Amino acid sequence: MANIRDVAKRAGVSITTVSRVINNIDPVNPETRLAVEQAMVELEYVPNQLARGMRTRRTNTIGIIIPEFVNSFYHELFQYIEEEAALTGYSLFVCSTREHTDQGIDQIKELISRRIDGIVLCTYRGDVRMLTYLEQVAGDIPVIFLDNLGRDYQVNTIYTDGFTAMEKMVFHLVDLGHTNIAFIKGLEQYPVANDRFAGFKHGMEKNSLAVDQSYIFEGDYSLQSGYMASQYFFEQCPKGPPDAIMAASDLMAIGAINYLLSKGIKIPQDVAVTGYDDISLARLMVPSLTTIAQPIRDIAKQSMNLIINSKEARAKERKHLVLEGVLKIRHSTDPTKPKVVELDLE
Amino acid sequence: MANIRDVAKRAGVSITTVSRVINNIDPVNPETRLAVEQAMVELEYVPNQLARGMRTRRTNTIGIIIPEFVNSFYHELFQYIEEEAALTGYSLFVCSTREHTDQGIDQIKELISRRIDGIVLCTYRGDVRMLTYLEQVAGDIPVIFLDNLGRDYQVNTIYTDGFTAMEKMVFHLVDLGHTNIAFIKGLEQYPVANDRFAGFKHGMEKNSLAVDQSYIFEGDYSLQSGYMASQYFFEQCPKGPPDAIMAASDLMAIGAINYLLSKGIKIPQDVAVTGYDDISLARLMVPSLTTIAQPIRDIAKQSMNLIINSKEARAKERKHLVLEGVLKIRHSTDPTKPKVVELDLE
DNA sequence: TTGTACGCGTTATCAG
DNA sequence: CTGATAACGCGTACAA
Repeated sequence: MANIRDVAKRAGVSITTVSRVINNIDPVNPETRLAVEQAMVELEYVPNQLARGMRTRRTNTIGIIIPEFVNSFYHELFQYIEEEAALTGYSLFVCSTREHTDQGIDQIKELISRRIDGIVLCTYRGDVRMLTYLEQVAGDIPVIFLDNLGRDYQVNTIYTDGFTAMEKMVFHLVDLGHTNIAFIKGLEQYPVANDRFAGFKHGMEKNSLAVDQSYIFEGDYSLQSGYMASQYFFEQCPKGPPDAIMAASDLMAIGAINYLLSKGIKIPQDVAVTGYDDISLARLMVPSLTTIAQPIRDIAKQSMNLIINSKEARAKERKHLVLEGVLKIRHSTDPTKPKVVELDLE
Repeated sequence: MANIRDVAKRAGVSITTVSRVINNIDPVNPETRLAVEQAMVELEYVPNQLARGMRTRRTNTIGIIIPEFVNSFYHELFQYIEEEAALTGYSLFVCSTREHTDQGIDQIKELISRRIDGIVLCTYRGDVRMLTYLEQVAGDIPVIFLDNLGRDYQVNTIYTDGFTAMEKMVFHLVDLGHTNIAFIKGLEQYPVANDRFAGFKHGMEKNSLAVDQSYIFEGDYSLQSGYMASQYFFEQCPKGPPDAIMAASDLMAIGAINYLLSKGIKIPQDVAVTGYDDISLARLMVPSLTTIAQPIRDIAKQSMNLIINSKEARAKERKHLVLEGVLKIRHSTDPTKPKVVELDLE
């Protein structure tokens, strides 16, 4: 594979000149430039980013840590980040998080060893040791958490305000006349789950509605747990079936809907169902799912901004961005909305 | 950030010794080793992979090109590859494919500039210019296509035999007594789509069943097109409704099911439905979906093998692996199977 | 068992 | 406008 020296030789110039052409930073004689460019084409020259990274201490690479979840929200988030990164000239280096906590730390070391320019953590399931390690790393490299992970880590954070969003959702359901609202929450150990649950409770209070324990089901963000939740609500719940079910994630809402459809229970006539995340399936399924859209485009954009700025401004202070979720009203709560969302809609 | 020299100084040895400890290649005095290791911990030393890659011409990195599809099959494939790569000490460098064909080529150049050790292309939608470029690149770096992309490119290929799988599926349906079998195929421009369709036709022939044009619908692998297909079969098809629908992808099958459920049509009593891919949703939805499982674990494993072997053996010959799909019989064709697949099943 | 010295491919600095 | 040269951090002959 040709290197800069080969190009220089072929173009009859010094490597410095070639470098200048590549980075077009200093003025170069047009003719010289042309000769260099031609040489590069002829030799199929591709600059070596390793060498470049050594010199410049920048690799134009973001390390991203994603969970191996079935929940496609994380895949979609990942895609947006990749896209946004590409727009600003960055590429992604990926680590999936694995079972063992030691591995989490190894993953981060792996990223550091590649001298990535920033780390983005996409998960609500942070192991404390790993998070603490990331906090320490944040002294050298910009680190961003894309979820509420509990206590105030000294890193940048960006996430959607689940509390307010869920409150909004309660109001939406109450507007439609629902009063017996059940909630499928996530595991209590996860702050994101609690935010959403707290928002639900607060929304209920504001509407003078009681929160009945028998209308609360703890799921684990999986489709199955959503199924089991609505099965519980409809078959075992002492209060009898609710007239609306709010789930803390789309996946659980879809699981709940699967149960309802299998029993011939009508949505939203018999029971309204809502989700959270607005994964693409929410828009594509039948009935279309009312949910809270996380502003993933924004999350992705702001992540990149944060990384670029922390690099350039050497800004030591951490930013904490809380973005607003958007209520998407669809057929699963509002029968006047199309049962199937059209292709080019939105 | 500490470098190898700092570690050497602190441990009172030469950098060579430190290097030896890191790579534990040559014998090192146990005491010396201990001192070095301690120094590494104290300085929080993390080896610089850029420098290492320059010297060794290996980066332990695989470049992966994935499409920005909604189809979660590709996400799952991606996860398995990541996992398999991690097991063999590799990490993933990601590029999403974008609209413009020039960008496809730029993506590959980007990967080359990072001096990745291999390229894995995960898409059925290869633009010819990009594929041709990859073919050329394959002279220097192992390249693997994970789909049937048409003509015989001089690269490694691994994919599932859609022809035989679909044939198998026809036999399964015929065994259950179905004779009016409709097929939702993919766009004709894609070889993968044609393999599956051809397998369907061949299976029908073998069973002396006519392939009626009005029972063929061309979709685009999207959920929506599956929905439209079954709508067509049940509302407009001149032959009247089929008693089984085979889709060339799970996503289309799920779309078809969405329509059927919304109309109260019973699956599989009124109509059986089958998919292809075995995305996780196929197992999690209600009714559970009969489908062809692509052996993604194998695909991922073999991909890594191929890359490692081409590297080491300098093997110039290309391998073409065709793996077998596995028929997963579930409730959408066989009512004796559980409607909901249990958590720990499989 | 350990150390010295060179080179991997690039950019930054300085001198022309 | 151009060129020579010193880093960047590491691995590895070769020498000791």
